[in-house]
Amino acid sequence: MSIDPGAATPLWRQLADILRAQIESGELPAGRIVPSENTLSQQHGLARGTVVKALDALEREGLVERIQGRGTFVRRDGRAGKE
Amino acid sequence: MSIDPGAATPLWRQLADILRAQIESGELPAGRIVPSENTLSQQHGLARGTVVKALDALEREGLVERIQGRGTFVRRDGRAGKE
DNA sequence: GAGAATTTGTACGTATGTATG
DNA sequence: ACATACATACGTACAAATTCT
Repeated sequence: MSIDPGAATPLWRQLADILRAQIESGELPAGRIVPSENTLSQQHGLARGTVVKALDALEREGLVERIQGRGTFVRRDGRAGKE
Repeated sequence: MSIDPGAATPLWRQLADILRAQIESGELPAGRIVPSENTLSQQHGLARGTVVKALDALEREGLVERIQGRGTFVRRDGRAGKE
């Protein structure tokens, strides 16, 4: 799975989808994760702002939790927030 | 009500709070509204990105609806989305 | 405790694309 | 064709919180 700049889907959503898939598949286990924003931006060739937007989306979905100074973590059941 | 750059509250949240208050007070009636992103950014002395973040927050709260090419509108009951 | 390094948070500015009127 | 308005994406800078040395 990788980013396709030519696709109709926005880049930030493509990244969010990739990370969501990795979480749901267990590749990114509950507890902690998601390489830092800088790492993600380098790995996928995206601006940091774009990475942030993807992570914000995942946080709103309740999949991850972002903590300033620490990092971004996968929530334990993958849906702790709501719904 | 105006923006205070020195406050602890982020600028985008201050703007969102101002707009929310205007909506709930009826100053911004249901139907249509919110001066354009450009207008808001000039009126409050904020970057457009900051205005967008405020409007995104209000949209997530279900207070407004943003339509590309048209504008940002106040939702009818002020809480149509969720909860 | 001091200081550096890391990581997320906020804010700015700019450019281009897409949709509407 | 043109103007307006939101959408996406880039790059930069500094602040704030945490962790490590």
